[in-house]
Amino acid sequence: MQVAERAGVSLASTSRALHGTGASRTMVDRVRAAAAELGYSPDAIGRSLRMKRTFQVAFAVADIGNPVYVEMLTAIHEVVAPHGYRVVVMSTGPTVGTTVDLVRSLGSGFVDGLIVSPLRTDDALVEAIRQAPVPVVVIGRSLEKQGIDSVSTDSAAGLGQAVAHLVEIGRRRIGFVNGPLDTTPGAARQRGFDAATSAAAFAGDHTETERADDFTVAAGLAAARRLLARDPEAGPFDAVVAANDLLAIGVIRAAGELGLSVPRDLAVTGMDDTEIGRVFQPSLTSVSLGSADRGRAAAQLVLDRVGDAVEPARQIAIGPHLVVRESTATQEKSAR
Amino acid sequence: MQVAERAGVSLASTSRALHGTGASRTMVDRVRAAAAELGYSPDAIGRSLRMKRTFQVAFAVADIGNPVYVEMLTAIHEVVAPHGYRVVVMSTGPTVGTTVDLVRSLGSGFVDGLIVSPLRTDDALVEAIRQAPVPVVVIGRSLEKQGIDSVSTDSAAGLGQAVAHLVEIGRRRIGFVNGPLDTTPGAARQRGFDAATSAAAFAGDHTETERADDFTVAAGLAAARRLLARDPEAGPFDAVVAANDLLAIGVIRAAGELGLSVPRDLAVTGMDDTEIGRVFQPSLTSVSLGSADRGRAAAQLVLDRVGDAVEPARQIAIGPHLVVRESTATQEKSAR
DNA sequence: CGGCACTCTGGAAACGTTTCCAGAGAAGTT
DNA sequence: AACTTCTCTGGAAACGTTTCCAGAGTGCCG
Repeated sequence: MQVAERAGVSLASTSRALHGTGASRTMVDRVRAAAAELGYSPDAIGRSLRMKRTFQVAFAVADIGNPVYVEMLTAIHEVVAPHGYRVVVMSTGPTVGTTVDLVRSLGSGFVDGLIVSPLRTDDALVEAIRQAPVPVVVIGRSLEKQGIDSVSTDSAAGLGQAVAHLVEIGRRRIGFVNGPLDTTPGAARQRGFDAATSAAAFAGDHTETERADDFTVAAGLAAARRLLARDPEAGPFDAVVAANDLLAIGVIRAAGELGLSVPRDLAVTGMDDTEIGRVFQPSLTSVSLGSADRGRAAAQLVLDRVGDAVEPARQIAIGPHLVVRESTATQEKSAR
Repeated sequence: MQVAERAGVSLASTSRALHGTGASRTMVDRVRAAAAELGYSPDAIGRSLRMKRTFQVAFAVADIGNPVYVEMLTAIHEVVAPHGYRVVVMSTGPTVGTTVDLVRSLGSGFVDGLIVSPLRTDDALVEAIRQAPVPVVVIGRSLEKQGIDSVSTDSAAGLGQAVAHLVEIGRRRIGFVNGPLDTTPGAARQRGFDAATSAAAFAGDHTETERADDFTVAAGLAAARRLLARDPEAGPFDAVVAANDLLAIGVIRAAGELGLSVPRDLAVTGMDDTEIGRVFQPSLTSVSLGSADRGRAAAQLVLDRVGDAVEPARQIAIGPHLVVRESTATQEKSAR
């Protein structure tokens, strides 16, 4: 700031002039001129120290390469940037332990809030989040009882929609390729599949689940090979529900290897409604979980919190909805 | 820090003890114990103010949704995180003007360095970067003459590799779907295509270029429709080079609409070697520009600079290399 | 014309670190 | 035993801002 004393006024006045609060016209003009002349812009660190605000929020996920998280990141950035906030990208690491470390590190106050989407959650993490010195919003499962702000989606219900759709187009022998069961999404989607296929209204003949090692195309391919090789007595599978668009693509590739046509011989559904699924051939029927919407909602929640602490923890639920595309088209049309 | 005076020692000693520099064992133990008891972790802002280091680097691109940039981001994070650095994601905005603003905003010192990959560059931007108060590394074209650290790749040569490959597998009528010419990559790739197809060694019959509005699948689809509709007298195109994997996917979709089989009727190459191209059906022959490598190199460059200013500007070039996959396979094998 | 309210300005403190400096004590050397 | 060297500690300054507080000047009202 000493530089801006070129205007011949005090630091206090300089600060006021640059913020336009309680300074005279002439003062403002003078300081602005001096600042422009020197190409001065106020130091973010000094400002943060004084204001106890970093104007930064962190977004932490296990794998930033996953398109779902990229969509969230984009949405978060869009929401907070106009408020002068920056986004810091962090990695939760693979285990829940490193996630806890991350939350604890918030104590050093390098961000004003955190949006985190943990693959796995345990009591220690919940406790750490509750103790956190800055607002934390969890994207994933609802943590209402724990008193933590969260943005969730009913992916179990979403899976139900996929199953219902397949039944509706006449598929009866439905396989399920899920990811690891010890993850939050894996567990929820298994619940959804089991519920949908054991419901009284379920009109399918046969169902079976195969578990992929993670939520990638390669794992989906391997799992689908195993699943399709099983070939139940009731007859070959005529549909596969995948827990994820990437897994679904793996399934389609496995079908190709066996000479099966999608969707004629095998209808396939994904989940997350990602760009990659939209442009794939055949384009993927997928359950949208509103990734961008969830990102936006979480960002808004964090912003509200740093503004001032509204008392009760808030929950926002984004409804899943099915988007039908070529991979479950009833008559094979332009789907090559 | 006053909290850690619970140990009954001075601030100075506390700081030393926590950093393990020049403090006695007993002092260290005592302070560590007190710190652990209070769950204290040093304030990042105070520390930054004093040390004139934020331990943050920014990564700025036009569109963080682009898989290439995601790969770079991941690589950058991997390199800098072990050094205690955080990554701030920023948007350059669509125009070169907003990019200049971004670079200027570095004056407020919220970050120790910037990695930027601008779609377009002009003199004002070069000048702003040269004046920047913190190290800036440009990913894109080489800025050696301008005295700016940069990580580049010879995408023109990469395009040449794609053309050479197509000629080698016997394709003679080659179309080119490029993105906007006023972007750095668009211009370079056009140069590459023109050079490759006008070279004495070029054995093709006919070439033609169609320009997409941007580097997306939708734009590639539209451009490919136009291109393939042109159908030169020499005979229909038997290969298309796309400036980008996303454009290439658009081309394949357009081919599908016309009932053309890829690669039998039409061989297609992309560029960037993205995940989406790898898992697509048919998997995409693509020129890798080493996105992750470029990210890593840029991160290392920035880290070196903040360490201490090595004098001359440095240039790192990552060689392009072709990865052949199904979309140009000579005999249609397992390609579905 | 005196007092009061109001607007504007400058001084100073505070935010939480790190590091320079000096001093105290211990240990080693002649 | 005296001096030097070394290790360790505490005081204090500095980083750059914002904001509280008090004071100065001006205008308005009685």
